Amino acid sequence: MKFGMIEGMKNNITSIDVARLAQVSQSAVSRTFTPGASVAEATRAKVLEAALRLNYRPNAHARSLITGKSRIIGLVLSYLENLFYPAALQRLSERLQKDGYHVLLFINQTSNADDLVTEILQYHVDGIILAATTLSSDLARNCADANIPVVLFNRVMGNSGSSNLQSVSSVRSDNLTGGKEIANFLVKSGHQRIAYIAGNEESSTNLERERGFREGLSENGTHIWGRATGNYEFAQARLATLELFKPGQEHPDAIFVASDHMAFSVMDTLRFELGLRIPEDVSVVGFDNVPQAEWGAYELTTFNQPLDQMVEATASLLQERLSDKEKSAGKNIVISGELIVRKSVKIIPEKPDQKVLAKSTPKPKIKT
Amino acid sequence: MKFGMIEGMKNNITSIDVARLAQVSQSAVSRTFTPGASVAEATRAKVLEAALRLNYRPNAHARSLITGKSRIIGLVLSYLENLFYPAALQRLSERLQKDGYHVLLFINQTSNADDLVTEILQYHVDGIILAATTLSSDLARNCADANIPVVLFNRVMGNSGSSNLQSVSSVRSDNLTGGKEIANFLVKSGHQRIAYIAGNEESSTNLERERGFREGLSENGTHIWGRATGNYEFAQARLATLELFKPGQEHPDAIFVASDHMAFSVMDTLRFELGLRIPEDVSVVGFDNVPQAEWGAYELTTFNQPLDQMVEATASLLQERLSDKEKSAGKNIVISGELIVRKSVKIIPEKPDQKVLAKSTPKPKIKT
DNA sequence: CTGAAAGCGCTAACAC
DNA sequence: GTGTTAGCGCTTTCAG
Repeated sequence: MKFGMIEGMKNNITSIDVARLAQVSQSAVSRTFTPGASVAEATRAKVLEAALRLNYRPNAHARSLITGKSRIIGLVLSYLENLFYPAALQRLSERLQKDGYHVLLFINQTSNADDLVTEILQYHVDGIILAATTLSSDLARNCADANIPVVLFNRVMGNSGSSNLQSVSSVRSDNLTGGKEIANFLVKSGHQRIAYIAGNEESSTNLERERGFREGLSENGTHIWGRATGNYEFAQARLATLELFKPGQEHPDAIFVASDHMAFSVMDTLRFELGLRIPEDVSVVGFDNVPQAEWGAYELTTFNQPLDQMVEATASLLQERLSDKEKSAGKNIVISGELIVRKSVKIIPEKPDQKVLAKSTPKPKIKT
Repeated sequence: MKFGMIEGMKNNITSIDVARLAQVSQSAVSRTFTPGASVAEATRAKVLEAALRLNYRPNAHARSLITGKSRIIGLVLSYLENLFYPAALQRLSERLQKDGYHVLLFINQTSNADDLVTEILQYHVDGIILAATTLSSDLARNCADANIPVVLFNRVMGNSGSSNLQSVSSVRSDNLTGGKEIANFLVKSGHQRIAYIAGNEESSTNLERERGFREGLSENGTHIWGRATGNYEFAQARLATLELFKPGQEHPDAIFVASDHMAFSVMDTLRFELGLRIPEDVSVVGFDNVPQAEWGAYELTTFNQPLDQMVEATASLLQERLSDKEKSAGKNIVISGELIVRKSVKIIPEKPDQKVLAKSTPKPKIKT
């Protein structure tokens, strides 16, 4: 028990207590705790000492009430099983903390968008990061209507209504180019029957990746040989695989799976249920480059989404919007990623001019 | 743009605006939005309609200022790469949301405990969940000193100082029994050289699991054959494995790894760097039963931590502490788990009385 | 059941 | 550089 404290007593020290002890005005206390305010060094020292003695900390709610800023960012996610999101969450949280913001977390599996908006708005968050791939765009619209800066992380708006979208920005990686490069890589490495396992059909990530993939195949004079939907879920990706590999039929010799998380499920199903070898019998490519993709059990070729850059862009965008309210609205930032070649794709030399193959497979090593 | 709203205008509707439109007093508005307050149905309806028209939502900060309750729970995590934590986070968040609480997230990789306390306390959170295995107990102590209920999730306090620990409770699974059952299982299934790869040496989870493991081996007349530290990290678990399997030496025929997350690294290292088969050459057992443990590539035998029960216990404990402040302090809840047998352990029949083996290996199937 | 008045803890003008 | 004053949006006595 701390010196001078009575057990069980709530520690409700206010700035007025500190002011009294330090023999200064309440404003002096406030100024000491406001970065950039003008206080004499002597006063500041007195206040700080008194504050320390009393174990005082400014009340964030009172502060937010008067300043109109809560220093809280609402972060909305839909699920965390795909490791891409925990990784993003961790980095975002750390990055925002550095700017003096804190994260109020909303995980939106079940509750509907309207309730969510109500809850978020009660806390008068300074901004919102929407990183839920599959969540309706209404949410973003509603928040935008309340004139709170919204950044869509790893997605873009669906069909825009008649809403005020000035305050909605987005950060994503270059899904289109990603899909295209993967198509190119699979064709150039000699594959003939190339399939696609889709994520959530309405999500912008899936739409963009698939479009890029189709365009890439098309540019190479070919097209998607088979297609199934995994809806970004592990269990559904297994079913999609079984659908593409019905017994007694010819099967794909390569699959592009719309996310790494689904790709792991696909690989397990191919190997342990269907008895196929990767990459000898089938090549598999994912998207995201989550940490597991590098693991020895998978060695998954995938398209890297540069998480750090995406997080940095998100934080900067938010910061920008929070300082000068007028400008910089509605920016859409696209970060370019790159193909990471690992062992899950078979390279079948065919023609002499294989540019893509110049990027040799990097030595597979476990992260140290 | 909403009817009647001017673009770019901040939507700062207060209870007084609603009162005016509904032709009632401000108190009536407040009562309408306070569950259990006494309002006539007619008044209530008028208020609700006005609120809807104006798009009004009570300001949580103003409310918290006067009630002394923020309806925010501070949740402290250290890292999210181990899928156990994302899973816990998701469930905790959903469970607390159901009770009307929201989660302010603190991910504490870098910042020190003192800063963290300062930050948490500014928001006057109603309670704190500390789910950071490796974080110093000082943090819990400091929060307890501020008389905020603290629940340790999946850990217990280190050596207790002279502090007020009335308000610290804990929820964990039965690590001791878990370690013991694993020891028993490995011995009974015929293993001779049983090694242990430790998590963070100071963490209570590691301490308890190792103690249970040692006791279990001891009861079977044997002991740990080899030991290395993985510190709950993927990369370090690989190094620990290499240490236990130095070339030209006899190596373990079974390893108990203190967490699933490390176990995956161990399995990859054994298979793809050392060319060993699992379970033919080495058996591996983990702890946690994260979703990946079931995946075809690993089929990891592990001890299940019943996440749902742990989350439920945590939420109840918090709820209890928040209603009657005096009682129910300092409870330590232990949830019992169970061994999940999969394919990563070799069963070597030896003696006739093998009770443990009665639990036959469940048919490995992919989650549907 | 309802309204008037007071005040939660803080910062922002404004004078000095 | 400092103190005084007013008020952020809400809930809560206390009368009626």
